[in-house]
Amino acid sequence: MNIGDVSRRSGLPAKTIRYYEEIGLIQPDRSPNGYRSFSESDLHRLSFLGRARALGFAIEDCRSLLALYADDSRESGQVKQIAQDHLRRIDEKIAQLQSMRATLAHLVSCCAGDDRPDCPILDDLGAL
Amino acid sequence: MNIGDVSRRSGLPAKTIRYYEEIGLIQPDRSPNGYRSFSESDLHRLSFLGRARALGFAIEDCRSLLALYADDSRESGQVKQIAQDHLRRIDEKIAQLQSMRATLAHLVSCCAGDDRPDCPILDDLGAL
DNA sequence: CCTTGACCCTCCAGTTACTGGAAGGGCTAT
DNA sequence: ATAGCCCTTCCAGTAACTGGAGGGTCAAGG
Repeated sequence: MNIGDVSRRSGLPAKTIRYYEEIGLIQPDRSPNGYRSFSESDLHRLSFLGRARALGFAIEDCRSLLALYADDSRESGQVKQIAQDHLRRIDEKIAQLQSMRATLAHLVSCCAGDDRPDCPILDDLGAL
Repeated sequence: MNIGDVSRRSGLPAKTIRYYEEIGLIQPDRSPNGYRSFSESDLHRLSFLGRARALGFAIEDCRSLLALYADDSRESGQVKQIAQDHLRRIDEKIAQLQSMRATLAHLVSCCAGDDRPDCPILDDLGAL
């Protein structure tokens, strides 16, 4: 398979696939003409990466997860640990965004949003 | 005031303040010795920036907001527009994170997390 | 007068995970 | 042979800082 094929089948942009090779997440063969030649197993890794990234795992987490995936003697505890850490980071981020959202929504609701200059939003940001 | 003073009073790291100067968000004077010399008004702008950034506004939004803040003939509608756009982006991000969180939490709850290799998390990521 | 320590300066590189684009070669069909 | 798509590498840019090297400044103490 050429890169266009795995791109279509994995849903990942070709650019991203080249990038994943560059950082060592995949090692596709090369055809005599220099084109990357992907196996089904490469495609499988790419799909794995696509799913892990969609769940928000960082690239380095993905690297660890792929290694565990390939390791028959892994302990599921290690996988769960990575996932739980990630879950906690997601929860922190959600909490932070919700706090911003609350403040911002309040300010927006206080602002007339017309052609006059008075603006509680700016008043708040500029408060001493 | 030197940069250390405004850093303490604004809560922003000195590095960040230098960066804000570099991208034109502030223009502090210089003392004869080359040190940045900040006025109360510079400090005020920095506090404004700190608050806007804490609400998640992008730097370019902050630039627009500062300009509107300084403009006596602004229309509050412009400010509200920026804030509402930002609010929408926050909501999108929260929704995305919550969706990730739901999937991830489910997978985590299914994983024994012990010393055996069986792992529903990896099974899901590697599903064909 | 000298030193010490806390400041300050600039410049360069690194972070995250790609993305866009230039310049050029390969393949397939007409 | 030419058109049109595919592939290659390499370089630069994104957002918003952050860390560190290498070096000047200033006030206090000995």
